[in-house]
Amino acid sequence: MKVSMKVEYACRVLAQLARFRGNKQLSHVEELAKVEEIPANYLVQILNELKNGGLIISRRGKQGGYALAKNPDEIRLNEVVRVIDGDVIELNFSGNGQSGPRVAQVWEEIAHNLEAKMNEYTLESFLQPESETMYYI
Amino acid sequence: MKVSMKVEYACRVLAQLARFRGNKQLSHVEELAKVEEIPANYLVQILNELKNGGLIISRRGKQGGYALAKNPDEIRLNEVVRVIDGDVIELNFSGNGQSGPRVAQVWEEIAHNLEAKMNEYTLESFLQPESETMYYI
DNA sequence: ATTATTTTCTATAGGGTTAATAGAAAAAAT
DNA sequence: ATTTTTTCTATTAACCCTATAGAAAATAAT
Repeated sequence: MKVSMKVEYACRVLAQLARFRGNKQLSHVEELAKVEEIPANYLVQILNELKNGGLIISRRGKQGGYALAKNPDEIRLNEVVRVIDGDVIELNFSGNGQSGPRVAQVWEEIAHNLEAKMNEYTLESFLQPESETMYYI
Repeated sequence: MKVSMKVEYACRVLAQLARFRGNKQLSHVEELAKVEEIPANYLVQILNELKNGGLIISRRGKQGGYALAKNPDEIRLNEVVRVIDGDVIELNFSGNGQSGPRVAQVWEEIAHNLEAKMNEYTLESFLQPESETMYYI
């Protein structure tokens, strides 16, 4: 049960874009890759997914680049994971066997709890220096 | 971020052993495999890991088989996952890049929360018909 | 228009993990 | 001794993750 590199990279680059929020200049892949120490070629793919997921916007050509699509406090962690990984927690549980159904049910509850927890964090959580607790609406 | 088949199988077979708790007869791989619809050859490996992890006991030869090492309410879900998967939630986060450290910190909090949640469930949770909430000490 | 810049799209490859299969060896009871 | 059952270990096939690469498309500036 592990969190992928891709998710980490996505969080880091989004944190970086959050810092540049409000800036007129768009951020470029190369700079982002350098400051966050992410392979540029790989980052390109991630940025694309983030864009298709509606979390960031982009512009091509000269003066092109990337920026957040919303304010940092409007992008929640579960959205990020869903856009990158498809599902926050993926249970392939068949529900087979005598204990299958109930076991699956328990795990659904756990997954639900995790999703709720990740919903409490936003990109702003990545900018705060220490562990200032987040509360959602 | 997905939960492996192996963990599902482990939960199912442990649930089954929980049903047989108190029985003098030990449970055999073949029976367990059949009633829980798990490939027997694979289940053998899982039972071995559960045994090495101290969750179940075993005896060889005729009259041999498997049984829980403790009462169902003494085996918590996070133990199960730890025995099978090594770590409840595995963050390979490097902490690299400008945002690396803080991003890692946030994810540690999430992982911690998940672990706490899984600590609330025991094998008994798999036997209860509906969602009776569990509380630990 | 032409050129430089930057995103976009798609293919591919290596490595590692997962799920499963198989079979021989060891232990215990009858 | 024989049967039963766990134990140990090796191997394989398929899949996914991470990363690399390069051509195509769009945009701005000259």
